[in-house]
Parts: sequence; C-alpha cells; structure tokens
Amino acid sequence: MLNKIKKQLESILTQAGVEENIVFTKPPKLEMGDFAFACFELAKKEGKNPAEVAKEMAEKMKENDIEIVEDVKAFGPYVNFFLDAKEVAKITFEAVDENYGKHDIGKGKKVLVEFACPNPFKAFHLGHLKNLISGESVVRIFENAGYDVKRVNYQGDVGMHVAKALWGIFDLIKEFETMKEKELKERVEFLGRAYAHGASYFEKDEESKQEVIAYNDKVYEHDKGIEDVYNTARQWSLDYFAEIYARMGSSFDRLYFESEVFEKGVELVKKGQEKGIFRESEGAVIFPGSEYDLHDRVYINSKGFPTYDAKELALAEMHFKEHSPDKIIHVVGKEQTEYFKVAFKALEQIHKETIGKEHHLIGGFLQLKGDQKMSSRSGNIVTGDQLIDAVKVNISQIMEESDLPEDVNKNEIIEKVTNAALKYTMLRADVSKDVAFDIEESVSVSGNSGPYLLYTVARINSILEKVGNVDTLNIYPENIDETEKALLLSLGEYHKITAVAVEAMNPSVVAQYIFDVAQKFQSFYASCPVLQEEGDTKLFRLRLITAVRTVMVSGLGLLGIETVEAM
RNA sequence: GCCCCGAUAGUUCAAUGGAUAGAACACCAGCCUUCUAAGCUGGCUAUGUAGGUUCGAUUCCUACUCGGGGUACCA
Repeated sequence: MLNKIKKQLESILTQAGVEENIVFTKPPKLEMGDFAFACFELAKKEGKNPAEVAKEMAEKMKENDIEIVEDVKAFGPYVNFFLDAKEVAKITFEAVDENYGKHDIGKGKKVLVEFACPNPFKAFHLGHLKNLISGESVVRIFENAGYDVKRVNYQGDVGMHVAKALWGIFDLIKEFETMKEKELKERVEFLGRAYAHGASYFEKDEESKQEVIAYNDKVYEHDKGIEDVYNTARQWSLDYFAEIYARMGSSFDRLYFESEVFEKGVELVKKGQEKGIFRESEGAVIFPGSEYDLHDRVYINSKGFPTYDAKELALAEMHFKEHSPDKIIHVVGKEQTEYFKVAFKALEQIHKETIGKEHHLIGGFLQLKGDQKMSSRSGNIVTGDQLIDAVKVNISQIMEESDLPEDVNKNEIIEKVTNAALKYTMLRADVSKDVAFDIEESVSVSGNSGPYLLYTVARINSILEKVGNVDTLNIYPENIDETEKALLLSLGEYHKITAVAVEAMNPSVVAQYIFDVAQKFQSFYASCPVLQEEGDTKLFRLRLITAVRTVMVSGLGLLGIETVEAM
C-alpha cells in the first residue's frame, strides 16, 4: 500500500479516535472493499463486541471529507474502505518511476553474500544450482535496498573429496592424458567418473582407502608429484563452473578456496587452544560445542590437518579483513544448519566482533520428481548443467511453433525463457523449503511459471511497440474498470514488497508478488482492449500497462530474470 | 538413541493468531473475423493424529505418526 494512501486512511481513523496500532489488511473479496481495518484490539480496550465497534466506526467515518475514500462499510469486525479509482491512479502513477521499489535501508552498510560454493573435482549438482540462483537473487534484493554487496564463493579444492578424485584420476591416468585434447564438457565428465571411481574404492577396499588418505596428505603437503595433475584438473573444474555462472547471469567479486585458508585455520585453532577455547580429545582438537548447547566438532584431526570447520574460521577472518562487512550471508543447503551454529559459536570465541554478523541462509533441497530422480550412488547424478539443458530442450520444442519477428535471435530468447523457467521455479517457494522440480511442469504452457511472466511482459511490449511514443500524462477517464483498479492497487504494493524481501532475505516474496501482478494484468488484458479504445481511456491504459511493465521488469530483475521483447 | 527441520486439494506452492484457508498443474465446461490462446472465465477437490492455550489456531504449546537432515577426525 502506497504511503500517500496509507496516510489518508490513517488520518480518517485518527479523526475517529483510533490512536495506535493502525494496521491495514486486504479484504478477502473484491466487493468487500480495498483495504480493511480490524477492530479486535479496539473492542478489547473498550470492552465491546468487535462487530459493534466496527459498525460504529464505519458510521462515524462516513462523513469524512477525504477525497480518496469513496465509501466506508463495516463487515463483521472489520471496517472496510472503498477507494476512488481515479485518486488511486493519480497516486500510483506518481509513485511508479525508475526508482520505484528501491530503498536506502542499507546505505553505508556492506554485506557479503556467499553462494554457489561448488567443489572443484566434483560435479556442479542441483543443490549448487539452486543456491546459485537463490544467492544471486539475494544479492540483487540487498543491492536494491541500498547495501554495498560483495558476491563471494567459497570452494573446496582440498580435502577428502579431492583425494578421492585424485586417486581415481591416477588410476585412470592414461585416459586423463587423452582428455587434455577434448572439449571441456568431456573433461569434466571424466572428472566426475574419476571421483565416483575413487569414492567407490574408498568404501569397498581398505588398501585403496589408505591410498586415498595418502593423497589427502599429499595435497595438504603441496607434494610435487601430484602438483601438475592437481592443478590441471582443478582448472578444468573452475572453467566449467565459470561457464555455468555466465550462463545463469551470475558473477563473483572474490573466489575463495580452502587451499588458501587451511594453514591459517590450523594456526587459529592452535592459538585458540592456548586460550582454552579448543581442546585436545582422542588425539584431535575439538571445539566443545556441547558446552554451548550444541554438539562437539573436530577442528584439527589426529593427523594435524584442519577439518572444514577450522578452515571456516580462517575464511571468516579473511572475510572481515578484506571487506569489513556488517553482515555475511552464507547461502548454503540446510544439511549444514547444525554445522554453522557451531562454526559461528566457535568464531565468536576468537573474534568477538563477529557476533551477530554471520548468518546461514538455509537453502532447501532441490528434488526432481518421480523417476526423474536418479541415484547419486550409481554415479548417475543429474547435474546442474544437465538440468539446464533438459529444460532448454523442452522450451525449444514449444518455441518451434511461435511466430517471432525476423530480426530476433531465437536462441537468445530460448536461453532467456529457459533461465526464467528454472529460476522462477526455484525462487517462488520459500528459500528454506525443499523444491520439487518437475521438468515438464516448469515449462508448461500455462500457469505459475517463469514463461508465464515473460509472456505477460511480451504482451505489453507488443502493444507499446505498436503505438510508439505518446504523451499520457495526467489523463484519467471517467470510468475505470475493476481489473484496472485491481492492477493499480497491486502496483502500489511493490515498494513494500521489496523491503519485506530484504528483511526476510527471501526472494519468494518478490516472486509471488510478480505473479500476482501478472495474473491481474492478464485479467485486465482479457477484458480491456487498449489499441481498440480511443481518447482518454486508451491513453490511460497505455500509461497503466507501462507502469505494469516497469514494476514487472524491476521485480523480475531482482530474481535475476531477464525479460524478452517477444516470445 | 539424541538434536534440528518439515507435514495444507491427486500434484507443486501460498496464507503478521482473525473475514467463506488462496493460487497453479491435472480434470470438466465455456471463450479467438478484435492488442501474442504460453492467455481468459467458470466448476471440482485440502490444514497428518490426539489434546491444550485463546473470543478466535494452518499459525502458539504438548504428545504421537510419518518424512528429511545432522550427530568426532567428510564437505
């Protein structure tokens, strides 16, 4: 609800004697008015029946002289306001400019958003894809609110998974050599196979297991014998990740690697051990999380190598040293929830200044439905890039029938629609909840989907392109349609929505809102012709749909979704 | 075992403790000589179980059932 409208409604209530806690809600049905005020608290204070209070209030407010309010009616315990569509239009159009929806809540504050975080030598799996998409949107939502945002990515290029992959590569070393001539895609596929090979022998064969562990030691010790293979394979992975980031429209300001923090991690834990923060236990060094109502975790293993936990401490230190952030948001899967609680607690013990600044934004799992799901045990994982390709195939099939202007680049449109389908599916649900992804449904011809949103914008584009530049300022027709008023009122919510999204760190708030606007536009489109109209009505509608486009393009932008001219 | 999270139409998602629990997909019935039918209009179907707090509970509390995750040298 726009501030200007809110102020006017508030003034009516104040005149009627309401002093505090003025909150407006939306009535469930169109015919029940545009905004509602609940009388529960007021009734409680006066010791009366809420419905009676609402009735009295409505009577009292009937005689208001405020232009925007056409009527006031009581419905049960609610006082409902009916607004004048023309006044709503004036205020809304005035509000919707290129800065509409932007905030300066975060002015002067710096935020680090850590996302994607795939592990070199391993596949970019579905969870990484979801976190990449969520993280990108969180970044944009914070930037939109005035924060100085740094995008960071933390990647595990040392550790047991690397050792397993190395074991696999050396076991298949001849094939590895031939791979050097092949396409990136094939090289990465090979790495995936090598990892699966190593991981499976690690499980089933004791001798191989010891060899894997030896590789782990070699990585930590910068052993010359593995250096070339390690560096080559690592780079293949990074090139492959970079390709995915570019394709999904993401980029990073800083890539962090476990290899650059592990030594410092050991140092920090040892220093902390002297202060009694960490302690020796069964040959390892642990942080006694159980003393903080959490669980104990190993920070340095009995071989003297740091675990993921110890590296996190050094990483945090680098984050603060390099960026002095006010807030760090780790967009990471929910399986690490308990881990992060302990990690932040341990970090607080050695760096008090980090208290309250570290956040784990829990990412729900991405699950493919039914038989699309494949077992990770068999090595038959659906990877992130495979999923993108699968969706693209579906979109291409649908696009085959569309008549596009000759001058457009069809492949570019297909890529954008594919992106929209994927991103919207992952962002429309609460970021922390699991998302069941259906390749078919996500690109369905109808419904709550990314393509539907792009289609809505394409329809607006098509109309506006036909009329060219027209001056539509300050023109209001005598009659404003119900669907037009509903659209106007929806547009008025955007400013609030973008603020709520930052507060909640949740892109789904924006996604759901954009869908609501699109739906209202489609209703309007079906009942209100624009180009066939004449005079004030036509000009008014042109201005209305221009405003709809502004808000939709902006909102989709916050989701990391680009629009298309036509589709 | 212990800890954390979740459970809403056949399916995928909504709902600051408040009005008749909203959408979308699927299914059924309509709508293109008119701005892109990837659309619109209407219909059908839901709060895991048992208690409690409250004027009022999908929402808060307790127990249970089911599912997911974590739980010492993986990340």
